[in-house]
Amino acid sequence: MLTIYNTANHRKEVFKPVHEGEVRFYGCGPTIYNYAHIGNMRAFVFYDLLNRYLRYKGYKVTFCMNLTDIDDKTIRDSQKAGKKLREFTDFYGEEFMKDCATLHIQKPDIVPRATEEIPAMITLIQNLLDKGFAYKTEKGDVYFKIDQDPNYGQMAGIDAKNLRVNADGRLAQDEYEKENAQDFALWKGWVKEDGDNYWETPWGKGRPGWHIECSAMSKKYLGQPFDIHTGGVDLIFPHHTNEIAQSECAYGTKFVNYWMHNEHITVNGQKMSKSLGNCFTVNDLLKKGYSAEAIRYEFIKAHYRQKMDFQESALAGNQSVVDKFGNFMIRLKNEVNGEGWNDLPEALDVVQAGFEKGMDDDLNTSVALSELFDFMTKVNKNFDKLSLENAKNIQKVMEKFDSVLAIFPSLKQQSLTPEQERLIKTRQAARLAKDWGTADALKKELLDQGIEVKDTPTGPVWRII
RNA sequence: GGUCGGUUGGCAGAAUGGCUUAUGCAGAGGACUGCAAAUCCUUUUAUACUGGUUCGAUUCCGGUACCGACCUCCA
Repeated sequence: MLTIYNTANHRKEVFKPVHEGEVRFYGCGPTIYNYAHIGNMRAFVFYDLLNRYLRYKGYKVTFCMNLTDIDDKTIRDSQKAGKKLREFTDFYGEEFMKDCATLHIQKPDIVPRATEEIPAMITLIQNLLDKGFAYKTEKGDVYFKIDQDPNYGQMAGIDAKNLRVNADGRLAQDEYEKENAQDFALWKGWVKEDGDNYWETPWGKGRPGWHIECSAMSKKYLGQPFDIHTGGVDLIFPHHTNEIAQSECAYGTKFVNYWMHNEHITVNGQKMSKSLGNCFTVNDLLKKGYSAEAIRYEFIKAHYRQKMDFQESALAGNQSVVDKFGNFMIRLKNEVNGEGWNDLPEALDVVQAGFEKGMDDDLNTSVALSELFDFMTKVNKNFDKLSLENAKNIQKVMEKFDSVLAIFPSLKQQSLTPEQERLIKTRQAARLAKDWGTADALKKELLDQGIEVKDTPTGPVWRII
């Protein structure tokens, strides 16, 4: 039974989907104006883990994640780059998808782009205007009137009356054409800095505000209410707070049943920032020689709601773990020749139950992983007993776990040329003759061809590395 | 100023009113081994401090210290 920590209620709840056997979930995607850094990627690995585990559980999942391709930053930086907005965001959108693929993040079922969903946003805004939850200004902006919404800020624990206006001093003075400083923009009227980035609407030309896109797209693709909405903790307020306000006021029904938020990471003990130069991208880390699996494992090994410090030094240790999984899987393929291990069925039951118990508890990957380690130790202890059928069953269950975790290194095609087979036989003959010089020379020769040979009591085994 | 979270060994990180405070990494020692690799075994004063409740608290309640998040850019 899957339980989920629901930010809306601040407690774990048993998950019950709107439609039996189906899950519809929405994750706030990136703004594609630059390369994604590892802090962004933690969120997307978290979404992916959820997506994969829901499928593991047998749900028919519809996962929708947006790409924000219109906002202040995309407009500003595309102009700086001397490019059309679309060309500019296409590039970073593709880079983002590449990073996701590298980290074994499965593509969401639906990946809408804000600029292609303007009609849905116009409908939603018009609805709010008609119902008196929004108002236009002379500049052509449309704002949401938060004092019309008695539930505003509930999830974030924010009382609208006590909002500290301009807490960080970040609001520009000229933004105060609103009736109330806390009202937020649904639509921004065209200004000349926007260039040709505008759309025509019944209330004038302009572009969408930040929050409206997620409300409009999730309604369009998932309906309302839908099951799960994910995002980083920073989005609880204002972004998700405003999404709730817009959607619930517009349609008079609940917006989302379960809100899940991942915590942020720091890097080597410090908050990520451009000035510190610690906004690593996936590519930066790959260039340093860390594997994609080691990077993904860094995100998987800790709970998604736990703040974590991303330490580069940890990646080497992660590689050991990933290799441990790899060794385990390849030995099952190459080294099994026993009579059969009678306790395997029980061990399989234990590990399966343990894995699911951990994952069912709000995606507690630490517990799930510890069950896998215990299981592997048990199997390794009895390795010489394993039959081919035993090995198949173990591989099957491990691959099932990895369909969720996606941290096992991919196995290379394991096959030898006749010449390589001959070399291994020659080497073994040399070993039996205690001709260590020849044996070691042949071992090196094979290794240069990417073949690692190990000697076991029952003879040599090899693998392509 | 308001709201919320955290503090577990060398590091990462679970869990729990008692029975082993998991698991992994790193280090040390050992087994196996021609060497290597893999694997197995053993191992290091870990629950911030403090008061309370309790037969018993790392866990529940209070206080203190420190760290952090959010309060209209943000994964």
